[in-house]
Amino acid sequence: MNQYLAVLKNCTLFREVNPSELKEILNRMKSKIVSYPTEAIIAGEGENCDHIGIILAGEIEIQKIYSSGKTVTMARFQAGNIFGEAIIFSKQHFYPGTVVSRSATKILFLHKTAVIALCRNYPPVLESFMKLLSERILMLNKKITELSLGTIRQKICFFLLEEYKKQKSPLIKLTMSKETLAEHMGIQRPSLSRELIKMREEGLIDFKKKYITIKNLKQLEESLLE
Amino acid sequence: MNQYLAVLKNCTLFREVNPSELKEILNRMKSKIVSYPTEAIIAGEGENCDHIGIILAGEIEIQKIYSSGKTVTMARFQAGNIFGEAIIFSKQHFYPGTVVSRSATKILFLHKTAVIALCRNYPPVLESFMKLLSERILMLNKKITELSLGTIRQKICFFLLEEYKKQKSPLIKLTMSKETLAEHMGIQRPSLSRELIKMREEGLIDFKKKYITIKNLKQLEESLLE
DNA sequence: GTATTTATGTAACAAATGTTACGAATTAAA
DNA sequence: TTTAATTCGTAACATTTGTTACATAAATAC
Repeated sequence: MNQYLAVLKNCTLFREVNPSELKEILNRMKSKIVSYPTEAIIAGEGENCDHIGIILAGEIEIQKIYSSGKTVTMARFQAGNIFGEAIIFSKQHFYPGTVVSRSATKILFLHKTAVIALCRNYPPVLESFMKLLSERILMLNKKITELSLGTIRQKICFFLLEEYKKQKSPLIKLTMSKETLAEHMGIQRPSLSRELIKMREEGLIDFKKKYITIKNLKQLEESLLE
Repeated sequence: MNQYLAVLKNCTLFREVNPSELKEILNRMKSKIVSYPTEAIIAGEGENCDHIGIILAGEIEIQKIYSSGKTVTMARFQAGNIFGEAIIFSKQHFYPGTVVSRSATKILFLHKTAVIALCRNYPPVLESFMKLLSERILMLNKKITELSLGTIRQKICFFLLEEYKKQKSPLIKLTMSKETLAEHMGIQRPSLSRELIKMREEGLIDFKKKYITIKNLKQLEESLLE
């Protein structure tokens, strides 16, 4: 077990734990380490999930496999990553996809009861676990906000207002090409260009080279909320 | 404090706690109860959040207030609900919006440290807290999946495939009007009609009254993944 | 059964966005 | 400075979805 100290030390769950305490934890906690060859099925979609997995070596994916044969990768994890942490405490705790090893893999499995014991006995672990889940929620909230933007104009307004807050100025400096910006917004570059020009013609913004100037902040907000 | 026993008993955090234990918890935990009149600002956007709030009475909203004066309600909470639970453990723990009372309100505030102590001493509370966060993550994941569907056809395919799984039959019985279904999908009813007819003409489905028959499951999946 | 109300299909048109192609402008390299 | 490469604006056309209006079908009420 000590051979994985370095990986576990970097695992988000144990990051706030001091080295001697980590050793103690490793000695006390009830876990099992399983090795998988490449392309092994670690767990099937719909199977009960009552352990978290910490990847000690290798790489895995959670895949959605359709009856048509198509496979979509939902998530990918490597050494030091945890999977299953949001599932074990949920009401219906089943895997949302098939867990597959992409290379020779070693996984440390911790049963839910062991996780609970760990959290109770080691407050840094409890906090880290809560933080892991909380940061995930905040990240998902952000993504939903972005995905909820309907029109190209709304996406541009959202972007500009966020940058205005970040850069603390109506003069926004772009750190990427318009093509890349369009990609991040999930739209086509010529469409982005078209809408930017329209907004300039309407007097909301001006732009030149790597800069966009906000000329009508209020109208940007109103367009965002439409 | 005992006067709020009924509300707290129904609070998701204490639902798995037995009555005598709940009394003990209430006596031991360090908390403060604050009363607010209607339309009072409980916390401002960007303010530090290091307490969770449990609503004992009344109703609050988290609002996004724009400089243009417009207000968007992000979330609403009533007696028994908890707010801030995903924030206190996050890296940057500030309120994402302004917390406002919509009526005369009493809130029980629990500092992060008290929450940690509670979780350590009462495993049912720990589990409930984890479950709260976990269920939220699963719900947000689901919402992202739905919001990621681009075209009307993809939305229909997704819906039909989910119902196929639920109803275990290619004969899908609709439990709502097509107008309501369109609303849930975030599209217009005539547009839904149009696409359903197109899909029928292409041989993917058939429909009559309250039933849709899946005729080409494989093609539905392929359309979903485009 | 009849009358009324609601749901649905459908057509026509409008609006928004994607796609393709190419020239102009800008940036990078020699 | 010149040349090459990349980025961007723009036009034309295609596709998708929204919107409006109205007729028909289905469901509900009496």
